[in-house]
Amino acid sequence: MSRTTAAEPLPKAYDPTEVEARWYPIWSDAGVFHADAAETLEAGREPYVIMMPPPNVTGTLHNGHALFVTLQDILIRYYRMKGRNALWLPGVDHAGIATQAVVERELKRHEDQSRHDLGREAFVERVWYWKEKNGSRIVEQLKVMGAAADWSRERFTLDPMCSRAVKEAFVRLWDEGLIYRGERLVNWDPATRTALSNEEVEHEEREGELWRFAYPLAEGEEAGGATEIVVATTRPETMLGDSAVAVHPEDERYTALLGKKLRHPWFPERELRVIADPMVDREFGTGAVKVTPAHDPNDFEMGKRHDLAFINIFDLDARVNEQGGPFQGQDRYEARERVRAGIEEVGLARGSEAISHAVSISERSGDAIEPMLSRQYFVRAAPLAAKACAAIDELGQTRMIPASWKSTWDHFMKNIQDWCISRQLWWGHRIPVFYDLEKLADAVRRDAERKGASTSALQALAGGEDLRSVLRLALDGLDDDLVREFSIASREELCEGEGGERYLQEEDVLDTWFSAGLWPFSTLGWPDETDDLRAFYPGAVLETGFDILFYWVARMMMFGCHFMGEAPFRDIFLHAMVRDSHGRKMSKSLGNAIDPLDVIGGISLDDLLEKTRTYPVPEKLLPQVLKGLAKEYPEGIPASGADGLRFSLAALSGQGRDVKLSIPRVAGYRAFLNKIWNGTRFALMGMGKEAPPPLAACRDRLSLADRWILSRLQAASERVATAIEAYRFDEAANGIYQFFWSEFCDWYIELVKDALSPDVEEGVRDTTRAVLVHVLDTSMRLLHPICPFQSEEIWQRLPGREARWGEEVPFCAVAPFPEVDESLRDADAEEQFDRVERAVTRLRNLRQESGLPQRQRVPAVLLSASDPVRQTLTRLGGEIQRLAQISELTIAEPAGYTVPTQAAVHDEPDLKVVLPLEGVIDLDAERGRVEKDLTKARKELEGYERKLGNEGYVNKAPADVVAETRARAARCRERIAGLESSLERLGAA
RNA sequence: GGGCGCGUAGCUCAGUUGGCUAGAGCACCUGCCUUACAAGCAGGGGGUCCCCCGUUCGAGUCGGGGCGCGCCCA
Repeated sequence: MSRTTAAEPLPKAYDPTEVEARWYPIWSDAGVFHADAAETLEAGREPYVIMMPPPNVTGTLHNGHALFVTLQDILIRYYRMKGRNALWLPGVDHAGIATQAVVERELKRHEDQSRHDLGREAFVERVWYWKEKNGSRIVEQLKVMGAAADWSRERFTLDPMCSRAVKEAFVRLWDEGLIYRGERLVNWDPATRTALSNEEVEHEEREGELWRFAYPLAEGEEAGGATEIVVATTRPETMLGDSAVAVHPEDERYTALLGKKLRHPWFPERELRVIADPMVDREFGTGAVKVTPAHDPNDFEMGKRHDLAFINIFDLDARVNEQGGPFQGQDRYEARERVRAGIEEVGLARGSEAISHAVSISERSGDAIEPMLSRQYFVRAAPLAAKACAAIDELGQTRMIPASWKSTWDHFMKNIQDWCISRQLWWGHRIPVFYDLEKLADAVRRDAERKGASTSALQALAGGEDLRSVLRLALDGLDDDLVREFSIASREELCEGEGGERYLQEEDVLDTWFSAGLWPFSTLGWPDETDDLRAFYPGAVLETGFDILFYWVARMMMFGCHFMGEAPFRDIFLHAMVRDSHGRKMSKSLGNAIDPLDVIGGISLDDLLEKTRTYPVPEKLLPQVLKGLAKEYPEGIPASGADGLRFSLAALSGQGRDVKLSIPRVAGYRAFLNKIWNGTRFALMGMGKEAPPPLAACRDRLSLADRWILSRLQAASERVATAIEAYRFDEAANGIYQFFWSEFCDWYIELVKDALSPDVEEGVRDTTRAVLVHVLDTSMRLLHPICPFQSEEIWQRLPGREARWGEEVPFCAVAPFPEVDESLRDADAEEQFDRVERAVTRLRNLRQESGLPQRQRVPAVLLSASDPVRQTLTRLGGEIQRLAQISELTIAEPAGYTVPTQAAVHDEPDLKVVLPLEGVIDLDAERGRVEKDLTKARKELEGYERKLGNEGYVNKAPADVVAETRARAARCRERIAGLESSLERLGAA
């Protein structure tokens, strides 16, 4: 049996490795993570559902995953303990471009083949094979983190269940006219040869050159002496596709040139005009801008406004095509240099300057995006976005946390552009549009008629070419409405079976985020009305990083509202980004990416350096990066265990900020877990193996310390629960930290050391044991959502577990989360205990300030005019003596006691702490100490008196605030009087 | 250019609707191997709450301006 029992003694130091490996399979086999729809549908248990953001199938665990796993697991475990029917549905995303790129790279490296060499079918098979082989790695890693997910429901965005939902959604949107095919300027990634959505494009500030050249006026044109117009550009090669030069309509410098024709140095036959457009920035460059409608989003708009020619000058690899005349075949960077040289040769160059400008970069390949005219499938996003916004603003179905993201969200959603969903890839959901070859010819003919000219498609048709070739030409050239006439969106595979000859399916696949957008319900069986769907939609919270707010969250909101008629989750909780200890984004190419598994298991410096060498760090930076690592982690990284990493991430996850993962801090939290272990160890050693009586049986014999710690425990329980429900994970972690370490270990355990000894009266011993076990049992349940492994391990070892919980509660993981027991709150005990704590702390303070050796026991006197205070101090006199190393403790009224000259004294309201130090005390030092205190106290009093002397304050501030200040001032005066009498006693220096 | 956010101890950050002498962890200094824990215990020092102006009896907190930094969008 690998289950632990109370009978085994605890090892001296906590070893997470063994414990963490042991519990996961036990929970999993016992079905702890499994959610049953019937529990909700039949037994009425309220569900609590989180859809796990599916990690990329290509991915390995990184710190972003570590954070989301931690936070979501905390929520799931917490609400499960709270009695909710908790479902955490895990899954993996097929990640179109990323996965295809990985497999293509491997293919190239190992077999020197491209995907085209293999062909579509064989290639896709390869990717599936790769997925089966590597895809489960991240799942294993999530389990190492402790993720309490329902693996029986694990989904993959390409599995049949999700595919079915994708087809259904596509066909519905198509029928509703919300999906269309059209020619637009798209973000073309030449490296991966596919279109990208706006969200997949990053902007990067780069140093570049703003280069000027002139377009001469065409022959016969004249404009008040001007013979040319000078434009400025960072991309000279695009001049091959220029069809105008634009100036601001009110720019007087160019008024004379408006409407004039210009001469293109290589294409004199093209008509190039000077146009006026208010979009032109007069301050930028020369104030005149070249217009390339087919290769720039702004120019595209201008082209439409002014009816300019759209001249596409690139092929799909971003090489200059036949429109580029003499530059045909050159890639864009080569063309840039050649065009520049050419312009210089013909004497049109007009100088240049350095400039910093934004370059659009493909997030997928890192290559510069080329805006290109192309025919793609789009989703009309505006109507969907309106529904998503209404769900938040009008229906209140969903709220956003932190709320500050709402304004960013609104801005995005109100300005949303149509969403390009087709990708020129093979790995993904193939677009379920089928082209009907029987209807093709008719459309081709009507298109030619409409255009009043022969078209290439028509010629191919007339020439008797294969219909498939005609289709290709038709898709490229026909008006969109005519293409739609022979397009069918279908849930069925029309190409299979009888229709095989008649239909051809669209080649492109869908954007990965299309299927991801359906995730909250495609995973539950939609479009069928399954039990799962009825029980588990909508979810409780979508927890993810703000970096995919628009990629993913927005899409789920749009699709959820549209297809399900209800937003897919009640809360959107956006966590911070994990960064390194310096606040830099963790990235392999920066060499600062720390693998969470190396934090959990630890890693030596050598291994860490070795691993970093395999990262794509630029050659030049590598030595510096390695040196930095050696400096930051001279001893490598100590093993934190999954619990240690989880606790750290929770504690560091303040809202709306970066999570700076600093290894020394992780070590600090790891120390806390060791503290928990040792606190428990002490308690278990002291109490024996027998089950203590239940707390309820000891209620009338609780000591002050017992009452105090039980009261504090209620405060901690409330604090932790409130924090988790408000997504304040840092607050939850701190709540436990403070309670267990500063209250339970530092005070309670120290106080009860005597009460556990065998010679103590049995009733007292039993009561103490009952309280200890109750506190440990409760704190482990408080800790469980954050540190599931260690809490389970300790909880299982507590004596009397079966008697307390019975067989229905075999795990801490399914035990109820602690509810606050109001009857255990005890303000009186807290107040009394506060005095004891103060007395001990003051005594210790006086001892050390007076230079007494740590272990030397000395007599002490505690004076108070208050009867209850003296009673409390007397009751705990033995404990005070032990904690403050006092040989003989006298508790008396101040009136009857004369403080000896040679004594250290501390004064505070209703407590005077006296340490007689004849022969030991350094009178000068003591005087110095008292004087320092006196100065401080006088300054404080001054503050109060200034306030109270202010009429406005006394009249306008709330009465209780004023009264409080008066009381403080009075106490302060008392203290000053005490200090002054001390000084007097010690004699002037 | 537009938007959002941040600036509190050496470091990382808490700080509710304005109202205890502004807190915590780490780091630092001093003393302790006190029988659970040296991954520990006890004690201590450390702040112009970025700057200026305003509102208020009262501002770390609210408003305006400035400086510095970060992110998103164009």
